[in-house]
Amino acid sequence: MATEILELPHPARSDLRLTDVLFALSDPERLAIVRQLAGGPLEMAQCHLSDPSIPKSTKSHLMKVLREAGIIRNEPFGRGRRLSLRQHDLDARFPGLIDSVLSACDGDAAKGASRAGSPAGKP
Amino acid sequence: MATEILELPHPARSDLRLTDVLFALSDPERLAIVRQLAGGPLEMAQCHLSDPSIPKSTKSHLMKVLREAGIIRNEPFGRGRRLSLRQHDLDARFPGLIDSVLSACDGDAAKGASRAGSPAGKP
DNA sequence: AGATTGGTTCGAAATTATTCGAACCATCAG
DNA sequence: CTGATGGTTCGAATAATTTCGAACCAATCT
Repeated sequence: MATEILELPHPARSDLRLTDVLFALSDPERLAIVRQLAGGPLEMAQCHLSDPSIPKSTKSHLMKVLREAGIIRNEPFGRGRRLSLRQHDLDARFPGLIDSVLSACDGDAAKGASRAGSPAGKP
Repeated sequence: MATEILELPHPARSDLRLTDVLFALSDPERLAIVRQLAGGPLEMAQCHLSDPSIPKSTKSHLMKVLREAGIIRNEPFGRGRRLSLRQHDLDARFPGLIDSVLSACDGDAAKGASRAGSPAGKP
């Protein structure tokens, strides 16, 4: 048994590329994932997409792009996987970038502002 | 005569979308343009691409993507055009974002820090 | 006017990204 | 072991971007 190859490849901090990071963040769905992860690690199953009917292969691909850009970490966790933001690596490599992205209000302000969870932002 | 419509459309500050901005910045060539413009407005002819043999239609298209994302302004100037970074608009809409992108050192940082040490990956 | 310089726009071709089903693998519950 | 749950990977279809030449336009010479 010992088929322990379940760890997927993650770029080293020094290999992170600004353009790849920006590209990965430039998709609304991926950005939404990153926002969820900003609150702390999450099991993949608890990380929801905007449209719940999106197939898991697509979800997996979104995570792959984020992982390969070095934005998130994806590690085995029990029966599933745990996702986490690579905040520390990103901050070290691109200071202030993630913070500014996370604190930026998104484009479509056309929805009800029923959001209350502002993390350490400004009042 | 009187065809003075040479002004191209620019999105209003309030229409800027984070994902579009990130996308526009996610291309190395476009990012290099933005870096040049960070030093102040430039005439298009003085704004050089990494490869000087790139045709002008391509250059124009790169500028279009940046302009439509709201990152640069492109206005008639004498016989040519003047490009400028929309710093103020970007700062107002996405505080800190442009600064962090501009101050981030770019891609292949694989040099310099000679310590071939362990990648930031997880043990 | 005509020629020159500087730039946009329009297609079309090539490249790259996204989407999704099917097949596959690992872990946990019975 | 069997089945169920959770996720990755592969391949093919689709969609979006990029690239470039050609046509076109505006302003500046001579």
